[in-house]
Amino acid sequence: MALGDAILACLTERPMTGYELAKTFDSSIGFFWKADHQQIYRELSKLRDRGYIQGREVVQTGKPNKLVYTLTNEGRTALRHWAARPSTPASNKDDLLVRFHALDSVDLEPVRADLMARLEHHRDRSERYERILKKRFPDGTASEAADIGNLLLLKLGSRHEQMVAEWCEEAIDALSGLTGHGTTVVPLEDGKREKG
Amino acid sequence: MALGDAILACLTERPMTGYELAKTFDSSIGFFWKADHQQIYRELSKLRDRGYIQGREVVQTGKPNKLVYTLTNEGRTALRHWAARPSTPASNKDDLLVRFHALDSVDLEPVRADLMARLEHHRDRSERYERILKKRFPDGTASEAADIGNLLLLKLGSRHEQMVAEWCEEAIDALSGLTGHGTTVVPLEDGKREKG
DNA sequence: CGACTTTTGTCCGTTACGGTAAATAACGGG
DNA sequence: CCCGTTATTTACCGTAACGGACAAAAGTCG
Repeated sequence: MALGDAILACLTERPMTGYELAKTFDSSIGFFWKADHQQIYRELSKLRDRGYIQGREVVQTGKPNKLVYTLTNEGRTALRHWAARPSTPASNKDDLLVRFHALDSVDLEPVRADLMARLEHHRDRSERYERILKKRFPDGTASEAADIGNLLLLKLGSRHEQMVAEWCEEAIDALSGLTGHGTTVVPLEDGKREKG
Repeated sequence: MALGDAILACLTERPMTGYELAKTFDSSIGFFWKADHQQIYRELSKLRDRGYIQGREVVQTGKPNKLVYTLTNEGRTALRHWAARPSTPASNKDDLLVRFHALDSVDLEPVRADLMARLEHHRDRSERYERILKKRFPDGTASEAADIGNLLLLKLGSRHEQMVAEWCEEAIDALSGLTGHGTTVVPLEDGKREKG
């Protein structure tokens, strides 16, 4: 259970509903952990079954009632125990990079298109990180533990995106150099026989 | 299927056995894609069933016979088709980073220990990348597609490890600043009740 | 009335991960 | 001679994760 722990970690900040968590996993913590709403609700059920979180129903008018989840002491303890175990380095697993490993066996256009999309994506993220950094830590320092954690996270994110964005530019350059001019025509010798 | 495609990508270089692939996934391509031998053998069966690869048994004396897998034309085509589809940006999913999101709710010692281990790990990798780079591309350039792909891969890997290693140092610094001196003692109020 | 949003779920199928184990056979150390 | 390691492939099993489709309930907006 790792997604579960990520959820627990989120709930240390404040009690949240599944819906809110799903939103959170789409932004802040979502920058380094993706999870859709089904996953989150499923995981919430499990966490509740284990007594790590507690749901409090909030009656709403105009909207369905919502379930605000709060960490229990057991949950806090579980999180601490989990956090005390050595972490696994986590592999990257990037489709795009696999393509580069077989660059001479794939068509270059899509790779290039992908790179352009990535470049934009990483630039975008980089800017978002920078914006948040400037807003939350104008002087680039923090003193409380929670803040320090987030500052470091933001710095890492920012640098990562920056670095990858630069790499994308370089890669695009290198690929264009491969063909000299805009469009490549890779001879599809066995392309005729299409695919079984 | 993504692991399958990673395997196909590996096999574009040369025919390999499952055992060799497992080794490969423990080094070169393994730098950005982890897979153990069970996964690989399972995936190889699937790929064979689909006709993407072809196994040739090599009788050995002294060792069990081995199955050398070769890409079929169908496999090549499948790889190319897969590579032509836009890639998914791939989320990082790092345990350690989750901890930083809840830094005030976890014990710092293990986090610090983790960081030290990571620092070593990333430095190690960084050096490995650099060594390979110097060896394979002494002048930092490449002309053939396959080489360019690997050059770019190595550059990305190297920079990534470098960057993360530096971040680890910074994080260790920041954490030590948190407590002023070597060892922190976080009061474990509910640690007594152990865990249900 | 119908479409859309908010909120909370369920069901189902696939992919992936990873531990344990086993068969087979040589080679090398104590 | 037993044991551990290397090389090689494979099976079984459980859990984690992913993600599409669907539903239900209550408001709002057009």
